[in-house]
Amino acid sequence: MTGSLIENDKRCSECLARGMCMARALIEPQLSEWSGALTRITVPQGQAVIKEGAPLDKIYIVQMGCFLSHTSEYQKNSAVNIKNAGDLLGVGGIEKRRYPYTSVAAADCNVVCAIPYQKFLELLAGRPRLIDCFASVMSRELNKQTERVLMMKNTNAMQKLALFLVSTSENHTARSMSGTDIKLLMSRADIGDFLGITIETVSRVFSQFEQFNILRITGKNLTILDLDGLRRVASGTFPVN
Amino acid sequence: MTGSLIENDKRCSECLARGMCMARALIEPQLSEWSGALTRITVPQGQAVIKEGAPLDKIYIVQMGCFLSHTSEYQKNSAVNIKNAGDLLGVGGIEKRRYPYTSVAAADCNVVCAIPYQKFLELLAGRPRLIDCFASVMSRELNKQTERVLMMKNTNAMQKLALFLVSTSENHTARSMSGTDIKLLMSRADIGDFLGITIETVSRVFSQFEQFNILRITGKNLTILDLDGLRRVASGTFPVN
DNA sequence: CGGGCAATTGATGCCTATCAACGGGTGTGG
DNA sequence: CCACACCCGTTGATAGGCATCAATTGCCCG
Repeated sequence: MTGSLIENDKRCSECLARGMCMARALIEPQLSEWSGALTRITVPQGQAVIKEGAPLDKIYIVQMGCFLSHTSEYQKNSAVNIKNAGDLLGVGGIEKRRYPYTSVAAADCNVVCAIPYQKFLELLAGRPRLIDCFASVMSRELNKQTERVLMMKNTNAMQKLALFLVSTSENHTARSMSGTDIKLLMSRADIGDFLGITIETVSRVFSQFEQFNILRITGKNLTILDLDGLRRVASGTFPVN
Repeated sequence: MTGSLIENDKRCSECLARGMCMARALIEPQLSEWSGALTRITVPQGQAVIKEGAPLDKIYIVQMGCFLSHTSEYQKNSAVNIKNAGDLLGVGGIEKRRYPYTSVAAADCNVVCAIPYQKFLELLAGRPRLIDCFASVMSRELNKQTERVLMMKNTNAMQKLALFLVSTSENHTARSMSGTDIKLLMSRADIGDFLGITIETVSRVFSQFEQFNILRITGKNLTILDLDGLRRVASGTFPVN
């Protein structure tokens, strides 16, 4: 982590992401102890928090914003994940003690809580509820990836994009933002990469959504006109049923 | 877990899967304590260990054999995972306290070590090295799924099958079995399901591999004649380069 | 021996990648 | 202030890979 990142010192007890963070397991005085072990870091848009191949050093918890993970495997620059508040960054590196991908800040304002992995283990020890919460967050990550595997196998391009938009909308809603007026943080290339389709296809499907009056699009700003229709597309039951 | 499953009482200290199991972190006397908390269960081929939708009760560690996980999501019966010795079964259920998929024993002889999740947490709590190992195994699962997402996006049918066969071969080798004479535990349908292609395509590609003298196939028994060629196919550099 | 499922092989069509051209916005330099 | 370049996004034409449908063969088990 370079010096250009900005530290701040908000405490866990007043954190907006508490409900989604693994530290929700803790109450005082343990919460303060935990809070004191963290370094809160504001990451400018476009900057990497962890880098593919670097030795595992710290684990990061996303407090605010959005991070996109990429790997150089398979020759291409492949998007592997999207991380939002409460998600863990860097845990993929525990297996081989090296981060397997690069994670870059994508939103206007991005904050992570950093903790050295060794310290992390120490704090977990003796706190079964925290271990449970950690396991739960890891389980969530695992299920998220499994979900993506299933999506890749079983959906066509239109369903993929519908699923992506529904998921984005729900993410926004869960964080008290508008679920219908959305500013995309990702380029068409990022989206296509994430979903395993080309930018041309992304563009074409977006156009079709506009024709169906499901979406209104102006560059990266989009308005969902028919969330329910989008859900039907996602489930493969559009337009009938 | 039904009564038709057979229990045995081998101890961890003499387990063949030690090197791949999270309990490798432990030494005596903690190992015995851990070992005592486990129930070892022999699962007959075809029988389920965990069932989709059932409440999270126990976590299982695969000691021997092979397990295939399926989910009913996306209308189809979708293969989501293959578990071998050292892998954890049921951890996907920690997030929502319900197993998200069904895991069925696939090999001739399958053994799992069962531990109630609450007991599991208690045992972890006092042992930072065990927590580390647990995190490491979870990280491995996560990376395995991420790897699959990348594969789904970036490879064609032939590469998928080559990757599958190379991976199967390496799994066998790592467990002191022949890496070239392999008896498949999965049907063409299972394989196709796992890789996201149809059984017809699986069959066709297998035939091509035979024509290339890369494979010899007799039903579920196959012999890898050219593992290196298979690797080249997997990496997309066949036949040239 | 026959029923039924698994696997193979063939014919066809669709989805989406690929290649290509174009429009619009932004930034830079003259 | 305008011209130009460049990148991003859109739209069109084409081709190829794989799914789908269909028919046949092989195999296991009663």
